[in-house]
Amino acid sequence: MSAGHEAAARRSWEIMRGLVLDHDRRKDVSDALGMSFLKAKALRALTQEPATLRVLAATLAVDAPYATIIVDDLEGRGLVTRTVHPEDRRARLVDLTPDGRVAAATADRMLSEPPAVLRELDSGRLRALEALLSALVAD
Amino acid sequence: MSAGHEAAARRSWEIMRGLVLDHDRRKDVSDALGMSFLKAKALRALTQEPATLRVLAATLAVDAPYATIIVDDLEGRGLVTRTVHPEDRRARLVDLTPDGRVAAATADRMLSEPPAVLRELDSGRLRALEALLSALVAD
DNA sequence: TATAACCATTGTGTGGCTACAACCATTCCG
DNA sequence: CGGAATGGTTGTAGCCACACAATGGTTATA
Repeated sequence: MSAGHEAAARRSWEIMRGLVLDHDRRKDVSDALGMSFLKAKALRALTQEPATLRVLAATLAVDAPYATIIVDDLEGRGLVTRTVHPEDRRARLVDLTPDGRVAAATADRMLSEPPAVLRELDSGRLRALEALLSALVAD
Repeated sequence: MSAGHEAAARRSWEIMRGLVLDHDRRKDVSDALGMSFLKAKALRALTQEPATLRVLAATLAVDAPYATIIVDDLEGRGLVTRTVHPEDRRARLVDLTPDGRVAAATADRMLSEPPAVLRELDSGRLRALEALLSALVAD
């Protein structure tokens, strides 16, 4: 690997990192939903299917007590339901309420909104960029 | 702007965001330096030139009391000096010590390290990616 | 059946960060 | 010159996230 290759990788990384961190919407999501980003993340984690507290804790990379606190809060806001798991009375099943689903969608929408510079890039370049990035993560 | 264009922008953003957030070294920097990322960020902010506490607070986007706490800690670790500003006795000038400069360089090195997928991209694609990203931020 | 493991809950403690109040010394400006 | 503004410091309060301990009920297993 040549020095030029290394420099290009670093430069590319620097730009990407700068873009993403300068356009970090996590605080906006927190403000919009009125909750910590982790709680918003919990809602988003539940959009596909309900989860037990243990699974949710693992998904959020938090310990069980904290998962309980998070779900306590979300339940209190009417965004999730917490029921006894049908197959294991020790477990709880956490599922989104309709309001919770709306909140999760809001967060998703905000997080998926690309910065203007991307949207303003000309079509040829954007397509090329998308292809290169897709190849990058396909490996 | 066509639907395809919007989708390409979103997809590109999603990939970039995923890459950067999955390769987030901030915790590693904190662990390596034994301090919060904000403190490491303060050190890095001082590499170009000394700053007053007010400027440092603005750079870090924290309020004055918290900037004081940050600098207190860094000073206590021997990583910065805090002197009365030569032109305004109300102000303090915060500068890196040699140790502080080493710590800042460590953080910079860690943060600038691109992920393997970037380094492993073939030269042609990497060069193209770098050019597209550079054009993106040149606008 | 007894023991171990699992799941969730309750509780304590800590560091990081944010917001804000109050104060003192210094500088600016009318 | 006096009042206002500025820069930094000290202090309080609260939320967030993380770590860990302990508990009780349930399930699995030897």
